[in-house]
Formats: sequence, C-alpha cells, structure tokens
Amino acid sequence: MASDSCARVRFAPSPTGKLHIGGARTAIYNWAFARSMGGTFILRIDDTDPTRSTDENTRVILRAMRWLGLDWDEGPDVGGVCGPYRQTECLPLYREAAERLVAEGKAYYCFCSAEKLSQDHDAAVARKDPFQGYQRTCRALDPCDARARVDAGEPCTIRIKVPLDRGDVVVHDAVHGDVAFNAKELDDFIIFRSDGTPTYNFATVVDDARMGITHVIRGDDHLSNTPRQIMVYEALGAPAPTFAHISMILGADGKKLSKRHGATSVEEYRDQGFLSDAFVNYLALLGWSLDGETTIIPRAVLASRFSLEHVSKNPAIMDPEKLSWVQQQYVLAMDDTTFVTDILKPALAAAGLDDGSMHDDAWYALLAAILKPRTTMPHDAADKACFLYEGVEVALDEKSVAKNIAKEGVRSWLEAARDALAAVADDTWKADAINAALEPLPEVLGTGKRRFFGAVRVALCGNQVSPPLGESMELLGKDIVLARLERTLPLAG
RNA sequence: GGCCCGUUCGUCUAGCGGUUUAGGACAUCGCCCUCUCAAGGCGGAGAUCGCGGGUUCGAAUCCCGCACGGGCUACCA
Repeated sequence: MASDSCARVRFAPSPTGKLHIGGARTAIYNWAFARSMGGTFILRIDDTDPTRSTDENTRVILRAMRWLGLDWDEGPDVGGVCGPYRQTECLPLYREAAERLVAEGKAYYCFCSAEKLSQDHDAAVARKDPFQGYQRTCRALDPCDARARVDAGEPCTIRIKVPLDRGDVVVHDAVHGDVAFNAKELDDFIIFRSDGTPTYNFATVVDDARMGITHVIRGDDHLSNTPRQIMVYEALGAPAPTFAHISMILGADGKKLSKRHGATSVEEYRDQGFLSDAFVNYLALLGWSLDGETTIIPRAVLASRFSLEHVSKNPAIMDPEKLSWVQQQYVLAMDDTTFVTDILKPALAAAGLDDGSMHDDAWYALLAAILKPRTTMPHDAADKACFLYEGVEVALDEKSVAKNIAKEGVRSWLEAARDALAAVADDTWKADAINAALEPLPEVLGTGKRRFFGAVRVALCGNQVSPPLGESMELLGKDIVLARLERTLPLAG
C-alpha cells in the first residue's frame, strides 16, 4: 500500500446526464494513471449547476463506474480525508474562499446588470475590439463602497481580478506540451454567481487545490479555460497541477457523438451485453496506445503500463466494428464454464428459452463449446441455440427447405440418415458416434457431403446455417432427431 | 472578431531527423481448413504522412505561412 508516489487524480463528472463514452474514457485514463503511478483515484461529483444536476444521474454514473470496474479510493460513497466529494455539500467552502479573495484584493464585487454586459459586448464588437470580454467596469470601485452596496442587498457577482501585468500564462500539459496564453486575453470572469453559487471554473479549482490533485486529466474542451483556472490557483496561493487534455470521441461522420450515432451512454453498452473488460479495453486504446502493436490489453496491464505520453492529441472516431472485435476476443478467451454462467444462461433466459435448469451441466458445457466461437454478443448465443428448444416442430426456413430438401432424391438421403442414426445405441449417443454413423453415407448414396449434410441440417435445425451437426444432434437427443427427420420426409423429393 | 488545439491507410494507431520500399490492428478482398456458419492459418490491396514554402547531405519527423476541422471567449460544465 505504501507508495513513493503522491499522485492524486480525480474524475469529476457533472450529473447532468448519463455517463457518456467520452466521460468513460476520461475516467479510464484517470484510473489507469492513478494505478500506474501507485497514486490515488478520486471520484467527485461536480454538481454546482442545480438546474441540470440530479441525484438520479449521480446514481447512474456511480453504477456505470462500478460496472466499468474503475474502483475509486475516495469519493461520495466511500468517503476519504478530503471530503465532501459532492460540490453541493461544499458551498460554504467556496463562499469562504471567494470572500477571502475579495478581502485580499484578488477578486471584487461586480454590480453590472445583464443588459449592461451585453451592451458592452455589442459595443466591443462594433468597434472591432479584439477583446470582447468583460470591460472590468467594477474593478475600479472602491472596496468600501462595494461592501456597502453588498450589505444593502444589491445583487452582485464576484469576479476574479486577473493581474494586468501577468504576461503569459502557460499550461503545462502532459499531452500537448506547454501551451501559452496571454493574460491580457483573459477577462475578469465570474467566480461567484448572484444566486450565491460558485461557477465551475472556481469550484473545480477550489476543490482540486483542497484535495491536493496533482494531475488533472480531462477533455480538451477545457484547455482554453485552463489559464483562467490557473489564475484562480494563483489567487488562492495554491500550486497548479499538471494538466492532460484528451481529445473528444466522434461519431462515424467525424461529428461530435450524439444519439443519432447510436449508443452513447455506458449503460446502453452494458445492456447490449458488452463485457466490461472488453469495453474498457476498446476505450483505453481509442486515443492511447501502449506500443502501436497491442490491441488486447488486460486490465492489469492497463493499470500498470498506462502513460500520458502515448495519449494522442487528435480526436478519435468511435468504431463499433472494432469494439465488437475486441468483445469477441474476450468471449473467445473465456473458459467454457464462465461462458455458460456469464453469457449463455443469461442469454437463454433473456430469450425466454431456458431458465437455466432444463439440462445438466454437461449439456450446457457442450453447447458452450460449440457456441463460444460463434458468439460476440449474448443474443448471438440465444439465436443460435434457439433450434434446440423447439421440440419436433422446429420452424423450417422456407428458402432453406426449397434449396436443400425439396429436391429429387433427398427423401432417400434423409431415410438413410434416419436409419443410420436409429442404429446408434442410446448410450453412445455422442457427437463422435453420430458423426461416424453419418460419415460414410454421402459416398454410399452417391452424393456430395455438402448436399447431404445440407439436407440433414435443414431437417434438424430448420435452417442452412447451424452449429456443427454432430454436437447439435447430441444436444437434441436421439428421439427429437429421429422425429424431426421423420416429419421432414413428406417435404423431400 | 480574438485566442487556443488538432490534421499518418476507410477507422484506431506506430513513428520523436537517416534502421521506412511508412509498421501493427479493425474493416475489406483472396486462398487454405471445412457438412453450413463461425473460429483458426496464410496472403493481397489500401497512406505521395492536409496544402505550400523553407532549414538540412537527408523531414511524416524541425521552422514559417495557408486550408480545413474543433474548442474557448456564459451568472454551462
């Protein structure tokens, strides 16, 4: 537990919606960074926007984080030495910090109305002033006068006083390098609203400073706001952390990911049946690479080898096909027992086919063995196992029947198959024996294996595509197999 | 308008001045295996490294312009 690293990182979502895949990736990077550094991973809920934040969203986000397997060391539910971890529970702290800044002359009250602000802005645009921000009107107010107006109940905000002679503010960014901004372009932005709540740029910094955050890893939509936040760190007298701004995730058309691109929330992927490990694997490698070769990266490797140096700067387009491939790799790597409990049985139950107790363990194990390489999503398994649960009257696909059964001479093949299978002793009704019984038939009947087995397949499974026949028949049981062959005979030519 | 960021196969990426005829993966195509479908194996095609200038014996890699895309510029986060 003891580590020589004091890296402290945080993932601080706003509960204004579900956890998006972009947010999930940010969370993964923070988590992986903390773990690789032997540091601390903190979960904080940035809910300073009371109109858009909800407790329900917070619950959903926490649940998604747990599903992702991103365990946090400090957070709203587990506590920690730097609590509270929910910004709405820290309101007095922000107020105190803001007032201290005013007292120290590093921030000031502003009484400008919304109309005045927009007039100033319009005027700046009209005179083609490159600076269109706040004109610092109230900065010149006498502090005592301002105090009196506040006490008299006049509505006001609190603005940070950006030092005019600050020069370049440089953001030390682990993925972009040093990024310089001229402080002259920063306006005296609001840190406290007239309704008595702090703004994001202020609350985040107060919390990050208070929690001793050493690395801020977040979306690059925050990069331009970072110099403002650095002003707050400086006013607060706190050291600024190292930043790492990661790019956005885009849809197939290169536009910002939205509903029209399909699933965007973590929960939707979970509900579709994606494995958390596969999902994390895919997202981790979307915008970060271990070595340019690795495509499958176990969680433990991610947690030990992650590095900010290999995070890419440019936005990445989400590719559902590659996600599926990664998922398939994880399914393939599962042992059969896990496949049965985690994928097969839940899928059969969800499809209403089997509550999990209709057969013995060996039966499910055999089914797992033939279905696993044919399964990416759980529903694939259910779809492919469906024909095992339909009794004698399995649904026959018309086209398959027309193509494989309703042909001259097929009736004799099916009869031959039936007779050969009937001759297999009940206690040796296994895939091997079944295959051995059918194997010689095509030659004897003077036909091709493809056509012969094609006919048998349609008769037994109702379709031209099915899992391997020997195993399928073993699972079906001798009686059903013979009955299905029998009932197909009238359709054969 | 101003400021900032980004730009290597269709997609995710490797690449940090010469080892590059730009490597890997997904997707795609072909072959093999094969009772179908998968899985697996092998192979092909696919990127003049956004464009234009420089610097250098040598540039995807360094510098400068431009273009395009994105972000910030809110009493949103």
